[in-house]
Amino acid sequence: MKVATWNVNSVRARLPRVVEWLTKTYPDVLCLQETKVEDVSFPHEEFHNLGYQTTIYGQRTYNGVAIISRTPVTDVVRGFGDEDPEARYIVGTVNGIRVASAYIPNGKAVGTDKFVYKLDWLARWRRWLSAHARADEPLALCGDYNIAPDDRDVYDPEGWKDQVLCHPDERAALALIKDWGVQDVFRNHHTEAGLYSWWDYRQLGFPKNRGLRIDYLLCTKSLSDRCIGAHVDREARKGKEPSDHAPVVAEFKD
DNA sequence: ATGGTAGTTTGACTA
Repeated sequence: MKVATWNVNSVRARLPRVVEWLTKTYPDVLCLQETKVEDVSFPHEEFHNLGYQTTIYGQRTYNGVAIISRTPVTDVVRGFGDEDPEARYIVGTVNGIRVASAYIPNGKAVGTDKFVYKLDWLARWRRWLSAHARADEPLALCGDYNIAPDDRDVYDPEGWKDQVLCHPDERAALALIKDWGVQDVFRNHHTEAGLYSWWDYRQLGFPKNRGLRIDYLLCTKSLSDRCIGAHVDREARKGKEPSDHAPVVAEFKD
């Protein structure tokens, strides 16, 4: 079973590239972030034509998440059941695995209200996991975390030190999520520095490989033990009109 | 020094 996560930065703007990538890669599940479209305008048909089902939680202009899957998704939950209006979290069961597509807030800059919202969002997620998920079942938390877990995941650790995406408070909040019972399956297969999933559009970020690894899959032990490989598909970041993120793919034994 | 590129939307905000 192949599970992928990709922040596409608008599913409508990226549709030709997403269709091409699905045709080439043929994952069982693709979690999308930043779809940036209301549910009534989601391009369902283009996915259905490829044999995929669409399970979505969208909003206009900002945010929006989706689970694209070859088989039906059941027991779908959208958001944390609180008053937060931002569409950043959807979870459902696919092929016996609980799969979440999460778009963690960016946080803008340390010390801003958006950074406070980011830390609060992570705390609410941690509480949601305690109340509504089980660490002893197969679960994959897929998404754009907007957190580089450690300095191996950063092209210029000194320059990024204590900045948003790398701040110790964010990394501590991520560690609390992991402590609940999930692990970064990419790191189980690759320990070296310099492997990134996002590159800024500006100032030749991708050609210069000035990137961060902020997209990943955190999996419970029973699922991590089935993971036989994980990689970032850098090819999908190349060429004309790419997303600023590359897809991350993990493969699991049945 | 708060730049730069992209998407949505058509001015300003988010990333």
